[in-house]
Amino acid sequence: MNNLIKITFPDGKLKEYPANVAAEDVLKDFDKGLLKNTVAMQINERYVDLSFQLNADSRIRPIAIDSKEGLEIYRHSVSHVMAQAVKELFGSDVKVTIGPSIEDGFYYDFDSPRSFTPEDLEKIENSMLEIIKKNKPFLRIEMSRKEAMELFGEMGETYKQELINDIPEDKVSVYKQDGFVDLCRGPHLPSTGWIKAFKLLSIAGAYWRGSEKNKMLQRIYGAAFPTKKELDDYLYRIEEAKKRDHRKLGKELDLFSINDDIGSGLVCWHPNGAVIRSVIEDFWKKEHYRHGYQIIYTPHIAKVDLWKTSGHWDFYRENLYSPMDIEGQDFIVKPMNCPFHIQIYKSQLRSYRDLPIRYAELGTVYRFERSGALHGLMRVRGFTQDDAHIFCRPEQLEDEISSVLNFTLYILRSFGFNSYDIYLSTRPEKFVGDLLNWAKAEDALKHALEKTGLKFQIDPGEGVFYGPKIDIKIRDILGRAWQCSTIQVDFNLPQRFNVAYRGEDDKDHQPIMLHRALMGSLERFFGVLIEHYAGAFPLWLAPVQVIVLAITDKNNEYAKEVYNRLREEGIRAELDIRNEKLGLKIREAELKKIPYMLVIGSQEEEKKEFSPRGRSGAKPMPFMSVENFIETIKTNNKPLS
RNA sequence: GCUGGCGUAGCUCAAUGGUAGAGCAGCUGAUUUGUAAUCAGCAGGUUGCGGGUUCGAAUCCCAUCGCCAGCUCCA
Repeated sequence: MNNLIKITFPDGKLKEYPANVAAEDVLKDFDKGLLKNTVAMQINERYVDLSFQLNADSRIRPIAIDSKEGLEIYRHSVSHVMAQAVKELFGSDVKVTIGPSIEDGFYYDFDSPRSFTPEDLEKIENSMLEIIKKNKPFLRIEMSRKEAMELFGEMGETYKQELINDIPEDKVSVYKQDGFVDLCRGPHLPSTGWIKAFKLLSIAGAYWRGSEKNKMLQRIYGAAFPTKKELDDYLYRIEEAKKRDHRKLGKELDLFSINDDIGSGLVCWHPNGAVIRSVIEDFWKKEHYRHGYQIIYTPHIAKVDLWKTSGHWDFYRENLYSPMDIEGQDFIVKPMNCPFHIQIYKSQLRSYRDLPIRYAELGTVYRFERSGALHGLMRVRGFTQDDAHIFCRPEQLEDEISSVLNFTLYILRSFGFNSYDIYLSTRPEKFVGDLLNWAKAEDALKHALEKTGLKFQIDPGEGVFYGPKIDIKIRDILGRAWQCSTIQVDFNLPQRFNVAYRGEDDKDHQPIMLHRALMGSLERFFGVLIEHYAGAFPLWLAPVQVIVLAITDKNNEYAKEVYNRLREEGIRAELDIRNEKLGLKIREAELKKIPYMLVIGSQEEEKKEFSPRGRSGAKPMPFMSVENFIETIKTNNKPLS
């Protein structure tokens, strides 16, 4: 290490210190007033990093602690403090690896012979609080790779040595606080005292460098915010979010189940869930006919050879269920619908005049997912895709993509989804098809996205080997993003199945094929819907739309009359004439999240009018007749866009 | 699949080596009720499944299945 280090202060003053300077000595020369609400920025020279670090032109750029950049620095600094606490508590046989900031917090991965326990988290937290109390500065020290190698070698930090190996520059930076040294690019907070609110949340396994071929490390997750209030708000949000978990609500509202005796990842839709599904399917069918699709049905199993032709047998064998022998021939349950749609296309000679051809199917597919990947309705082994394949001529591609995209957004909005993450994935390293077509297809996808005016990200190289795609992800209540809609261009299958159309020139040409799913899988979409509405579905989706509650059995007859009238009009009504108190009936209807309750007592029976009670939170409605109420329901009983 | 945690009545949860218990739901009866829980009684369990240790196991150990969190994967 060098003998002298330079520290630059926010006001531009530069001061030299011995390399082993005590933190307190630096702090004495340091005007804290200047640092209020600001944190450090990247440095590229040999300076110790306090609150500010210099950029190339040696000018200071203040960053607010609550900005995105500031929060990253803040959370990353908390992770260093945690690493220090863990090293101090659990000794030198714990090796540190990496500890980045993440949304709402941070994590740090350790290689430790002993498994951390929830009790350890408490100990670590307490230890961190002490480090924070000491308010030690984070010091940036730059050194050569060789020096760093030696330094971390002495400490036995082999993972850090591995990281240093991968750094191309000659110089590396390390950060030091309170005797704890870590290889780090920075930047960091001025000192540990800046940390005001954090909480360690959980311990989980994570592979070194994200590869399952590597050793599994122990990851500690934590949340960190600049103020205690923000942290408390966050923890409260998490608790509230858990209440709308679709697995919990699915049981409470009797929507679906996944049963051990049937098998993991296989969903049974109970009557309440099935109502919602059938409303969705009816809507889906109607809209597809309206948008120029033809609806088809295809089998659930097919000969293995079909999947050999399609390439799935070779590429995705691990995700396919084992073949079954039928009269000496191997069949498998279908993982996709595409080959069937292609066979229907190929059942006739197609003219360029026939294109585009759009086949849609609610196709149930089965894919083997590793047990650890399963998650309620979000990740299952058997699911129904709202699938469609569009065969078109190259010059039709852009229009088709554009209309599919608009169709997708229309459908999502109908269900009340107005914010999602959109990705455009482009050509990967390994691909089929020619470069020109890829470029055209990528452009077509991009233009379609630009026309919508929505924000999207480009994921370079993340396309599938057979073509570029647009993915739309919806976030669940705990912030996990789930891919629902997808629009994919496919250059592979038309070639493998020798799909063609007869052109104007009387020669065969290969059509471009588009795969698309608007909701993705009905199961996943349902899961996201449950969480989105916390089980309080909009009227058009609610399993039970109206419940008629009789106050005493004197009112039963009239209540039945009202109920029958509603059923006649196709309204999903229920009747509660149990010998129970009104309060109980209302409570139970509320728990079932039924949109409307009609309380029928002598008063209502006499006037033939009632005041419908909405779900909690809804404003009370004026007195009205049955016919007026039916009218109101019918007006509101429709998709949201 | 991997790391860790968990598995007790239909549901939510008690019981930490010494006779498995509560609330809700269910059933029976009483109650005729006005906007989020009427009262009483009854019934409900080879403690996920299989081994082992022990005089004795829900509890400790092994194996297995499942669930949860994260990682990996997700055409």
